[in-house]
Amino acid sequence: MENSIEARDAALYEGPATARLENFGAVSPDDKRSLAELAGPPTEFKRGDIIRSDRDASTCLHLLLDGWAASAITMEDGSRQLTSVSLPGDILGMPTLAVSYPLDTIVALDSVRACVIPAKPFMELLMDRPRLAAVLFLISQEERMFAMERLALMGRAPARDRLAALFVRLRERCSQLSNVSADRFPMPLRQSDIGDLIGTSTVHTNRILKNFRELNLAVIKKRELEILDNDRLLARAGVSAWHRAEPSWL
Amino acid sequence: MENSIEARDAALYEGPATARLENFGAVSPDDKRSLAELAGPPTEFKRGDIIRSDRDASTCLHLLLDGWAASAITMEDGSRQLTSVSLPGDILGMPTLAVSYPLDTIVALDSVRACVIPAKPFMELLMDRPRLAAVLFLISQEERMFAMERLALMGRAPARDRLAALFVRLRERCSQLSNVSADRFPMPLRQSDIGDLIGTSTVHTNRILKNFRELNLAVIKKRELEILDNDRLLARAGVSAWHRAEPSWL
DNA sequence: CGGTCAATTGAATAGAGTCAAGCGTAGTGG
DNA sequence: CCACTACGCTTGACTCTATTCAATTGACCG
Repeated sequence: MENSIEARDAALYEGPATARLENFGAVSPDDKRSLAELAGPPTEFKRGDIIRSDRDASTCLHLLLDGWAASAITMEDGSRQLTSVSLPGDILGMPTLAVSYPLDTIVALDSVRACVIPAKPFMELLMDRPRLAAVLFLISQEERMFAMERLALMGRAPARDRLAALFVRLRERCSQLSNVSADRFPMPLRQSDIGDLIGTSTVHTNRILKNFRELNLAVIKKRELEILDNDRLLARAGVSAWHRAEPSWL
Repeated sequence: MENSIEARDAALYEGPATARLENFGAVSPDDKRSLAELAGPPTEFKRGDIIRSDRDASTCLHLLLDGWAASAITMEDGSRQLTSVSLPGDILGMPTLAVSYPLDTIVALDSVRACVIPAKPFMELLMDRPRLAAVLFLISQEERMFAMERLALMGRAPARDRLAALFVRLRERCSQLSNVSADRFPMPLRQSDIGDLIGTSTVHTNRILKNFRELNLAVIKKRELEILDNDRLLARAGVSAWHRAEPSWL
C-alpha cells in the first residue's frame, strides 16, 4: 500500500499529471497534494479495456497517468462515436458529474495507467480550494470549446478536413507533454478508432489516409504519426492554431 | 441607471435567470446577489444580431434574460454550425474564457435581452464563493455532456434522428422554464437555423419536417413547435430522457 | 505455421448537398 | 383595398460524398 501511494504521488508531482493542471497558471503544491490524496492506487488497462462503463451507476472520476483514453458513446446499431481523446494528466469523467447515469463509456485506446478519484470528495475539494477549482473550471471550458470545434467540423466539413483538424490538434497536445519532436509522435489509434473519432467508416478513413500520404501531408507508420506539412493541414481543416488564454485573474 | 439596476435585480431574483442556477441545488440569495452586482444593464437584441462576435478580443460573458441565443462557428465557405442553444437563465460565453480569441459568435435567435458580465470579476467571484463555483462547474459539465451527445449524433446518426433528438431536448429544456404545456412551446428557430443546428441544408431540413408531419411526430406551426409523440421521437433519436444528477455533495 | 488483427482495394448504393424554381404570407405604402 | 416586397417554406432534378458489403493482403505473435 505504501508503495502504491508513493508511486501515485511521484506521478502527480513529477509526471505529466501535473503539467495539465498548470496550463492556466501555477497551482500550489498544497493543492496538488490534496488532489493526490484523493486518488486511489494506479490501475493498469489494456487497449480496449473499459475504464468506466456507461452502465456504472456510481459516479467516479479517473486521473489518467499513462497512455491514451477516450470517451465513447455507443449507438443503438452498435457503432460508436469517440467524443474526446484524453492524454496523460487529464481527469476523465467530469461531464458525468452532471447526470444521474453516464452517457459515455471511457475506454483505453492504449496501455493505460489510471487511478480512481471518488466524486464526492472531489467536489468537496473544489469547494475547499478556490484556485484549484478555478483551474479545473478553465480546463473544462477548454475541453468544451474543443468539443464545439469538433461539432462544427462534424456538421459542416467533409471527412478529410475533419481528419486534418484532428491531426493538427493531436500534434499540439502531444508536443505539450513530451519533449520529442512535435512533428512525429506515438499514435496508438487504429484506423477504426480514427473513424470513430471523425465520424466516418474505417474504409473511408483508410482512403483519406492514403490521400494524405500521396499529398505529403501526414503519414502513419509503425504506430507513429508523422506530420509532414502542418500549415497545409491547418489550411485544409480551416482552423487556426490553438491559443490558450493567459488569464490575468489567476 | 437606478431603474436598470432594479430591473436587472428583479430578473435575477424572480425571473428564469435564477431557475437555471438552482438546477443542481439551492443557491444562497447572497451568491445570487453578488452575481447580479457584476452584471451590466440589460441590452436588447433583435433576431440575427450579434451578441458577441468571434472577432471581439476582450473576453466577456453575458447573462441571457429573455429570448433564445446560440453559439455559432462560421466556416471558411460561409456556412455556419450552431454549437449550442441557450435559453433564458443561461450564462453565455463561458468556454471562451479558456482561449485567447473566441472561436464562436454568439447570436440572437429571437428578440433577446441580455446583460454583460465582465470576465475578471466573474472568475474572482468564483474563487470567492465556492458553492456558486460548484454549481457553475456542474452546469458547464452538463452543457459539455450535451455537446458530447450532439457530437455523437452528428457523427453516427442520420439527419432525421438528429432532428428528433433536438426536438426531445428542446422540449425538456423548455418545459423547465415555462409553465406552459411541455408538448407545445414557442419555436423561434427558422428551418435554416434548425439546419445549422443539426448540420444539414435548409432543403433537407424541410424534407425531414415534412416527414415528421406525415408521421405525426411533431409539427411546427406559427412559430410554435408541437410535439405529437415524444416517445417515438426518443426512440427514433436513440436517446433516453435526460436525467440531471442530484448531487449529495451540495 | 496457422491465427488474429489491421490495412487496403473494388463495386454498388444511399443519404444528403446544390441548384433552381415556385408558393405563402405578413407587412408596408399608396 | 390592392400592389409590392421580403422572407421563409416547399418541391423537383441532378450530383457527389461517404457507406456498405465483400474480398484480399500484410504484419505480428505464440
